[in-house]
Amino acid sequence: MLAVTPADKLRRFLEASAWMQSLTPEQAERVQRDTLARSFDTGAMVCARGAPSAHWIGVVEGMLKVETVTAGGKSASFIGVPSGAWVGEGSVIKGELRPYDIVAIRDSIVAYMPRATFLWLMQENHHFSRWLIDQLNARLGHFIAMVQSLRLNDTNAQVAYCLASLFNQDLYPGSRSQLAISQEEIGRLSGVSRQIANRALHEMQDKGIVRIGYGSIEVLDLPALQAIAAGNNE
DNA sequence: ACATTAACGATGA
DNA sequence: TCATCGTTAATGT
Repeated sequence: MLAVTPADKLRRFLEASAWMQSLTPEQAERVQRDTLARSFDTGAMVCARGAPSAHWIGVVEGMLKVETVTAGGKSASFIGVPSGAWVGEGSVIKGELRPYDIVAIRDSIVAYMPRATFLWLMQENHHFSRWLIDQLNARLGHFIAMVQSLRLNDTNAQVAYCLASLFNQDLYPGSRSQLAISQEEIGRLSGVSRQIANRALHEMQDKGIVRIGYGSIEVLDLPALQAIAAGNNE
């Protein structure tokens, strides 16, 4: 049996991306030709704040997060990006320097589509443009809901929202019910300590909403998770 | 009150 | 062996 090479994984990842379906054969071929893949170990910097936004970033395998680190060494995580998802299109469109760090939180394979290819697609294919609008719209909804969760002043809601968003089918179609992510990272992404994330996860497990694994979490009842995240709990 | 950091041992891969 | 987990204690706001 032949080993699955990173190039195979990249090709399959691209083929599975929803917007690829509406490309012409020529456009699809250029995307396959221009897009490159790189591997990263857990904790590695995928692209650093302040760098030119030269590529659109896809998560072929593993998981990334978007964060900033202050001069004092404190970090704030903003969003987790599971496999199958794309990220960073906003900065590519604006042509700005990267406003945030993107870091691998599991061993990951990352796809890089050159900015020129991305802008060409955006200009040439209105299905692609429409997909981008939907993507940006979904992210906007995500962050508004995140603010709502923060305003509730309920750490269980924050953890529930963080988890629910990672399993959000609008944002990340094709994601599974089980995700390889440590409680440490769930805490960081939720904006709470690992201990509080641990407690929240166990409370949800007791209610049959999630199943806790070693370095992983499985969602059994997504609607219940969303209810807690929205404060429609108790 | 309730969250955070620090610390510890236990345990899974 | 190392990452991850479960828990407790001290500290901070």
